Amino acid sequence: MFKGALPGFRDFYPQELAERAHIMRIWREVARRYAFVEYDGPPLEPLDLYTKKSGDEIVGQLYNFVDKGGREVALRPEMTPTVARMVAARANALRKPVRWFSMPQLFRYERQQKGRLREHYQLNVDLFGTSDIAADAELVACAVDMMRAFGLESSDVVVRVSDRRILHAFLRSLGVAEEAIGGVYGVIDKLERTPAQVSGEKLAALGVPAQAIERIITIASVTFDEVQARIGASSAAEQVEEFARFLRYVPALLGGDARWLQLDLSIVRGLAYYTGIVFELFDRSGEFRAICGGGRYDNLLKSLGGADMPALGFGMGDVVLGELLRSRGLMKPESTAADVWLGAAESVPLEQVMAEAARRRGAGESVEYALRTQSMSKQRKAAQASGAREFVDLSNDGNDGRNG
RNA sequence: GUGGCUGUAGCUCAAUUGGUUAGAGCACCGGUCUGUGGCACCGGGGGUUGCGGGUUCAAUCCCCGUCAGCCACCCCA
Repeated sequence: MFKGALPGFRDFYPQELAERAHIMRIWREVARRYAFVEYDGPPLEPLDLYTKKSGDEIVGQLYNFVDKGGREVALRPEMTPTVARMVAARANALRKPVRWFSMPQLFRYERQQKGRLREHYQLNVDLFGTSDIAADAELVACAVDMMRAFGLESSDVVVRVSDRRILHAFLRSLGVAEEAIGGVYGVIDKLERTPAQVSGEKLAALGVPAQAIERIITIASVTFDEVQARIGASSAAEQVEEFARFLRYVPALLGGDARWLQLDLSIVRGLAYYTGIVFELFDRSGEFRAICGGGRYDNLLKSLGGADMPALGFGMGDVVLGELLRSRGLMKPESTAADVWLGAAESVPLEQVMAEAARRRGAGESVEYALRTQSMSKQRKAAQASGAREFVDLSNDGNDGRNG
């Protein structure tokens, strides 16, 4: 017996491919509703496209090698550098805002576990060239609408949203020193997975005032009212007002449904390049990893050496989403069965069956038949097992019928 | 990369303290049933028990290594 797929890679048998196709069909359908247009880039990129953004450490998580032309290359682990390059190359020619989406297969060399493989398909939806908070709302609403299109409801999924600038101002107001902000982000990012006492000790080590430590440990429960009270009149007043609009815009885009959003300042999303709104979608049961994550990254294009253009986007992978849909009985792949199964008595020449198959196939029908003469009961059984919608008996005309 | 748990047919599982030729259901293939049966019955293919060593008269079972899966770290672009 030969071995299976490489660790972290998947064989897509027809059943699995139908499920993947279902996910991608919904992604594409909803993205188009929001007037995003599809693009793609190469799966293989120059290695330095990624090291430039993330440093050399990222090489440990890449599938990289030297190609036969001596180039350092890597399978793409993410789409952002590629799309940043593509947008930058035509920055002046593209109509703004640029609304693009893609569904690339991405690769990362990591130890696999549930919800994390070494390859996956990830929807990327991005907006370039607009600073307005309405764009942020549009993006979040699009992600939520995808959940709805899959049959998920606000009782299943929640959007936990934060804002880098508000979190920064909030922490400063608590007396956190500017130099300690980065370290505090790191602690907040791990709050859910760390005992409170350990987090407290780490914060103390960063020089965070004692009375601020408790508030930071429970920062996930901070309400917007509290944010307004604490920093609404500070230098961050403008950001707070902007966030208030965001909190109105998203429900407006969802037809008045305000149940999806939840302010959660503990959402940090790594320590990466986000500059404003950051958000993640979770199943409310807490059973799975984040379904989707994204935010605003206004400085990234410039830092990659491209155009200086505000940008925001999110990514949604097929693995966690698929696990969630299956667990909720919402994975409804399209049928792979044929439209028609042609049967005929053993006295009927195969050519006659083939001629009918040709006629129907020419008309766009999906047609299967026995590929040899066979007893009628055998053919009926095969037709039934195939799931074909209709069984047509060519032995005597007028004997067509539903299959099964 | 680190640690823990687990590996028997395509799937779900058996196999006496270590003891004949490793079994069953489902699935698959062939056949019977000429009547609408996702029936029934008969038959068949499919396993180096993940792989490699070791202990033993004898290993699916015990020990070591390795690979793979799951989980927790790391990381999450």
